[in-house]
Amino acid sequence: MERFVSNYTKKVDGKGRVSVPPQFRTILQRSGDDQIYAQLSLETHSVIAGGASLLAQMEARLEKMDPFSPEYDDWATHIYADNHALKIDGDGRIILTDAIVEHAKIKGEVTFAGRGASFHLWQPEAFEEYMSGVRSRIRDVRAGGQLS
Amino acid sequence: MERFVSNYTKKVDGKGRVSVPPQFRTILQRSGDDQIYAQLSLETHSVIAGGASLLAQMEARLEKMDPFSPEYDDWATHIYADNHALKIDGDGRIILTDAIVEHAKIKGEVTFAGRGASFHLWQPEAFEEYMSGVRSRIRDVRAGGQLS
DNA sequence: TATTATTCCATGTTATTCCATATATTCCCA
DNA sequence: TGGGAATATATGGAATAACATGGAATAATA
Repeated sequence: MERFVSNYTKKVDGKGRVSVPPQFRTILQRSGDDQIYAQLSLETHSVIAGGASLLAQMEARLEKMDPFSPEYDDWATHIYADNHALKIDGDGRIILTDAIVEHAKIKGEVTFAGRGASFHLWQPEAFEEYMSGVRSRIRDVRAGGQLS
Repeated sequence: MERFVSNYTKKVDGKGRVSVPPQFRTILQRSGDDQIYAQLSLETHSVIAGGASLLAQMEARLEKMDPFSPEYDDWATHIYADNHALKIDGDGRIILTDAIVEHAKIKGEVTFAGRGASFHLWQPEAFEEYMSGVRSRIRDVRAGGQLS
């Protein structure tokens, strides 16, 4: 399975349109996706996005829960109601919904950040801040060790 | 498995193009790689590079972690978002991304340094400095011992 | 019919591929 | 073992293709 790698920053026009990085677009096309499922993150001001397989993955998690528990209800609601399906148009663009723009505080530019089976959408500066946090936390844990 | 050995310094042209040392290119070709995965190092101003097996190796490490832990999130983010896939063109060249050039402070030349299953990219002088540090640290530890 | 959304198109820009030449390396044979 | 030819590599530039981006036209909706 192809993975979403690297990060790309794109402009958002007045209508909320953004062109999906061609590297990501190609992966989506090859897996037969003509739309992106975008879910508001509960941890950060970012959006978790991917093709149909991402939604399937979240549904698989739902399956493991007791369908009569309140946790199931919450999770199911979050999975579906906090999820925005963004159609990829003929020019390879998507239109960000108001909910996404607000949640991620997007204004003029968005960063698409690879995350393997999915990718995340960030306001560029927020992404940079998040990345420096990630990097320093990893450095702290592996103090001294070399990666390869 | 073939290993990346020795170090080679190559010119970077105005478009950020560098030709991959043929010794390394051959190894990549033989393992079926038509692109290089290049990850920003957290320890130094260098870039860790290799073929698909390098990424697989990092993913294997990810697999062993608890997928719902914050450590997993950090590691996965670093592995994928800090990773740049560089396609090898018909002339055996790659194009360095801005992120790589900035991180490694590359300017006109890059050094490809073998590291066994992977290789590292350095700004030539930074590589030399790093190497003398490496050599003297080893000398200090093994004071007196001969290599072979 | 007014408003909003979607599709279509035009164009400048960027990226990629292709090509040409100079240089280096290898191989072969005298 | 020393040419010398054939092959491979490095490197810059040109040609081509892909992409980004804004706006207009069309369709859908209220």
